[in-house]
Amino acid sequence: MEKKSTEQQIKEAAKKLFFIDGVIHATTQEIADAAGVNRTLLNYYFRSRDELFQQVFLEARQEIHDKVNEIFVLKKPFEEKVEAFVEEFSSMLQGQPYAEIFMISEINDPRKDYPLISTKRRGIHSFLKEIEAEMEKGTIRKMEPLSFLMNMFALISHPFLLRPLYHEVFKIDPDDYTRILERRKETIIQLILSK
Amino acid sequence: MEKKSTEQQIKEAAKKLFFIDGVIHATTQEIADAAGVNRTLLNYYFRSRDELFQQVFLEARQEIHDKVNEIFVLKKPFEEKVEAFVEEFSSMLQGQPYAEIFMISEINDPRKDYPLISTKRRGIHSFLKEIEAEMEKGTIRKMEPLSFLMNMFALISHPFLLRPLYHEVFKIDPDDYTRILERRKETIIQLILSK
DNA sequence: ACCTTTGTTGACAATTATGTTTAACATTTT
DNA sequence: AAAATGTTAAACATAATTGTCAACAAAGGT
Repeated sequence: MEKKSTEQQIKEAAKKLFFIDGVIHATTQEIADAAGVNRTLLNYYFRSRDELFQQVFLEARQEIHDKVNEIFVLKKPFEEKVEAFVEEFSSMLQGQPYAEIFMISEINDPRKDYPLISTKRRGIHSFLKEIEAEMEKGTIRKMEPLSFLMNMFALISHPFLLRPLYHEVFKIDPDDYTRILERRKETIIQLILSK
Repeated sequence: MEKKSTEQQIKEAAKKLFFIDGVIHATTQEIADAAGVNRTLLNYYFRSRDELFQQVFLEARQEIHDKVNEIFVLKKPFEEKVEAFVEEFSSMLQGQPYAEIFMISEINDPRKDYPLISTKRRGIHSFLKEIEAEMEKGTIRKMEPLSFLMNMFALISHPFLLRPLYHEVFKIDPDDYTRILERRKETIIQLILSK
């Protein structure tokens, strides 16, 4: 096994804290401890806490972007793409339940200012075209194509955002919640693809 | 017009900062300034910053809870309740675009621990029964009733959570976004009520 | 072996935010 | 009028956090 560079070690520790453990506002000390390194190294490799956050954020956004792109670009029928998306995005959030919350927290923080996305968005745009085509064909309900896209993201991510609230209000324990979300995937697919 | 108590003044300033201006992590000084009072008063009325946050959070949760309850308890046909909900929740988020983000941020903050909700949840639970009944009648798609509820919240709130991202990725300016969300309301209703 | 670059550490400085205290003053209540 | 309550400014203590620096260690090249 190759020894990871300290820089990677730090970034991965940060990601684990943010995305998995839910410590969205981790201090540099917490991150250093999680990475098992001296806190000074965070400043050595990333100049500031903000830059570390930014790098993690940008990489995460790129990752999800690539993943989505990859799915939408496949030579598969429309329905299968939708299914693949629901499956992939769900499992991503099961593995990193706080990823979405971290992103939401960052992009809405008025104290931060992230650079505009520059990567090619071919995948998403061609998928939007596909959506339009399917609507024309009448295989799915007509609506603003962007809304269709929003629906997919919304329906999947929502339960992860308000999980503690649902636990509390409906007295659902974590295992049951997981089971509900498992069944929910199929529900979402049917709803999304409904006419 | 009656002059509001200082305590109210502070709380309202805090709510405006959190829910409308999006300063989710406002400092006590920022809140005091916004309220036009000395910072010491925050400690005078609420012992600590945490307590102020907690009060605001609990009141906001209660408010949305009451609002939802009120709608679900109406003697109206099922469809109209759904429509009323979409309308009300949407306009709430249009007026307070960061309310949901604040709630998500708070309930998922491992450093905070909010007391369990104690209020009666008759409205929601009776609505869940109604959902089941409608599914039995076949007027709406069959699924876990909780999922039906989640869908309503998810579809409405999502565009407010990722607004900056949509602005950026699809180059939509704020006015267009508002128009899209306006049309989206009807789309959501149709989707929710679809068989 | 020697020198240079790179990596790592502990101590320190600077900043920022919160909460407390006190004294003075204003307003309201009794 | 007296007492209780509300409000402010100032100073302070404290705690938490971030960033910097100089010294030291390790690694790599010549």
